[in-house]
Amino acid sequence: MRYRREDVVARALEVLDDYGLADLTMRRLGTELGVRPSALYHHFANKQSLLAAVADEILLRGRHEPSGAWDVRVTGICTDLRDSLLAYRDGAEVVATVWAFGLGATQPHDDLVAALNDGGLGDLAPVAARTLLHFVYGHAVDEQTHLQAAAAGAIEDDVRDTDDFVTGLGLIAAGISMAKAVREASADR
Amino acid sequence: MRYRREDVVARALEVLDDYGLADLTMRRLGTELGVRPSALYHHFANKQSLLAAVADEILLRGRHEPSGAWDVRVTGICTDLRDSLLAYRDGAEVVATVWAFGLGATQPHDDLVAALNDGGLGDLAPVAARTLLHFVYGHAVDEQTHLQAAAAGAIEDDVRDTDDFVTGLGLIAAGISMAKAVREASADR
DNA sequence: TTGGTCAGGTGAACGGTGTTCAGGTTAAGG
DNA sequence: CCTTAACCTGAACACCGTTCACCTGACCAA
Repeated sequence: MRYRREDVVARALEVLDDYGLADLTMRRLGTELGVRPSALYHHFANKQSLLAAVADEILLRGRHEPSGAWDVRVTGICTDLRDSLLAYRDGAEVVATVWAFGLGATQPHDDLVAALNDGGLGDLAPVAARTLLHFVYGHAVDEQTHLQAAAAGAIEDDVRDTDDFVTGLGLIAAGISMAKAVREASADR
Repeated sequence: MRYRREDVVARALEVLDDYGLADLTMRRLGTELGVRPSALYHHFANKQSLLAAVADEILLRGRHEPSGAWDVRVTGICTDLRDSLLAYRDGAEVVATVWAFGLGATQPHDDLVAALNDGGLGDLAPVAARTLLHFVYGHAVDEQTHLQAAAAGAIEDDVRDTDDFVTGLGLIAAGISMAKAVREASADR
């Protein structure tokens, strides 16, 4: 059995979801494919590249084309992103890391900047986009960490996190619309 | 030469600042102290505990007692926290990880919740505190990552990041004060 | 049909990692 | 002085990512 790049990514995603990021090792993935670890280096230069491809695949599978007014689009992108991250075990950690290292996972950022530009945020758009991303990634990583800690031990309320996400996102959204108002008031002058 | 727990933490902080988190290994730290790696396990149960102590030390060294009105206190805690994280190489990554895993670094969170409670945020205080922390940690990690990438290669503008931090923080602060206003309006009814 | 090409895979090694554990050593206190 | 407890050694264990010379089999042009 010979594999292509996309086959390896798909299998890596299964290993990630079944055993977690800590167990997504080149040896483990190789074993899962019935192949020596060194064979994986014919498809990816290193493990980071593999993870970058995994992150992009996670985002691709959960992607919804943004639509609607700019502000509902902004919150829509964020909630869809959160859903994508939570769809796979340790998905948030993987995507956040890849994005932080600048190796991929640029789609959410680009979508947010586009929506914010349509909203007339101007040069505030990049800052606002990154602020939103920091929140979504941070919250999702937290949620997934505690969710995994709860899997072995105490039972946590799972609904609380969704409420927290919505209100936290609302907080930032309110700040953005206020900044937009200030910006337009000074432009009228 | 025999060491105490705090000696090991202090030396670990030096190793971190001089060589980065990736090179802060039990063997490296042991060598630096003139001691076998196994000796470190008489002071810490595992590496995570060591890192937790390092994170707390970073926060302790940069700590300013919060004072003033609740809103200036909130932004003050955040900017002081950022300064603490940036004071040591990879400091943001270390503290953020320790906090995410719930192993320590709780001081900033506690201070923020206290300040927000004084501001009358009520049950919104915890959500707002975590939202602020996600931003500060995310931004600081980003900044430190790019700063280290710039150290080997292209020259980046360093002032940009501080401006970004201030405006991003202002965005969230605006959202919080708006939420407070809404909250008080509905309480008057 | 033949022969060459090359993506994909092998097997073994290299230098690292965190961690454990039985036993030795040293400083401090009654 | 002697005991006790804290500290440390030395060696091992089971992993990790990565490299490299070599093999193999499918495909395609002549």
